[in-house]
Amino acid sequence: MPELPEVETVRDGLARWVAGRTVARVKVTHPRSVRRHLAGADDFAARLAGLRIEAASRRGKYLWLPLADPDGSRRECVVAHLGMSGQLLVQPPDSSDEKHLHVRITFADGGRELRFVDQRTFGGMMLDELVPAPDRPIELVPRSIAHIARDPLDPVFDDALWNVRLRRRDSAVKRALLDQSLVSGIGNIYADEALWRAGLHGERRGLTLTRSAVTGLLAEVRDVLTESLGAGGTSFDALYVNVNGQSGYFERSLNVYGREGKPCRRCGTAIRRSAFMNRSSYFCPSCQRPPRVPRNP
DNA sequence: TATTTAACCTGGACGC
DNA sequence: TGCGTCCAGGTTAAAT
Repeated sequence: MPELPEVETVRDGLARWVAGRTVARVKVTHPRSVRRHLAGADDFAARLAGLRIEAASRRGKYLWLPLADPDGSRRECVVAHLGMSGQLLVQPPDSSDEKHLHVRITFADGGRELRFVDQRTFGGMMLDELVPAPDRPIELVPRSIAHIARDPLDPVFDDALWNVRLRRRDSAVKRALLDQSLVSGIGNIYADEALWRAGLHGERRGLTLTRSAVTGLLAEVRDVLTESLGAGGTSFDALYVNVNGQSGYFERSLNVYGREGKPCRRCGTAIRRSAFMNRSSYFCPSCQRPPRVPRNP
């Protein structure tokens, strides 16, 4: 599933293959993929045609492509989110269509086209206005994602603020890791991996954690995200690939996620799986002691 | 206000 | 073979 390392891998590919090129034509074949563009698919296609893509940017799991400003009035961008199964592929124009191809963007140079492919259609694209970031006005972010927190690999990420906000929460620490308005880019896989590395059970409440535990958890989050990024991300199936259709290979480095019943790589205890927030949580019952008085998370 | 839950969506795996 | 059920999970509106 695309979390920060996977999305950053895609962003890097977009920067290489798409930045600097001018859009010729946009064809939306599945309107749900542009549902967040409230003016509709035709408006999305018409407004994007003829504009030059300047760069490829990312915050957390969101991508955006800043567009050259045609008249100087305002700055716009294409915002994209991969959801659970979205792919942004850079393909030769004559290659066959993917089964779940929903948006096709062709370029004025006649070269490789950009395709948005999405089996489960949780992802999507939209046009949006760039506005000054609330915490750093010199930086521009899409208006629709200005509420998304910075991610742990962002040089401007505020470690002290993270520590205070997490330790104020009367809520499970895993829930906090998945809250994109607190820290972005982390999904179910890397939340479980970072908690295992930190020796913390995901149902521990923020209020009960020490300052050093929270600082240590952030360090583990950074480590696992950085290592996965170096491996091109995690691909369980064909649903996550980079812009050239290649899988990442971090799956083999996962310590708990998807390893139910297998021995913990630290102590040998069988990894357990439990339901949490309508999804699965994997943990080592020895290394990650559950809270003594479990409350409804 | 802070926190939690449900809904959205598709296709693969599995049991009968 | 075919059918029904479960599962995967990021985001957000609605509920508590």
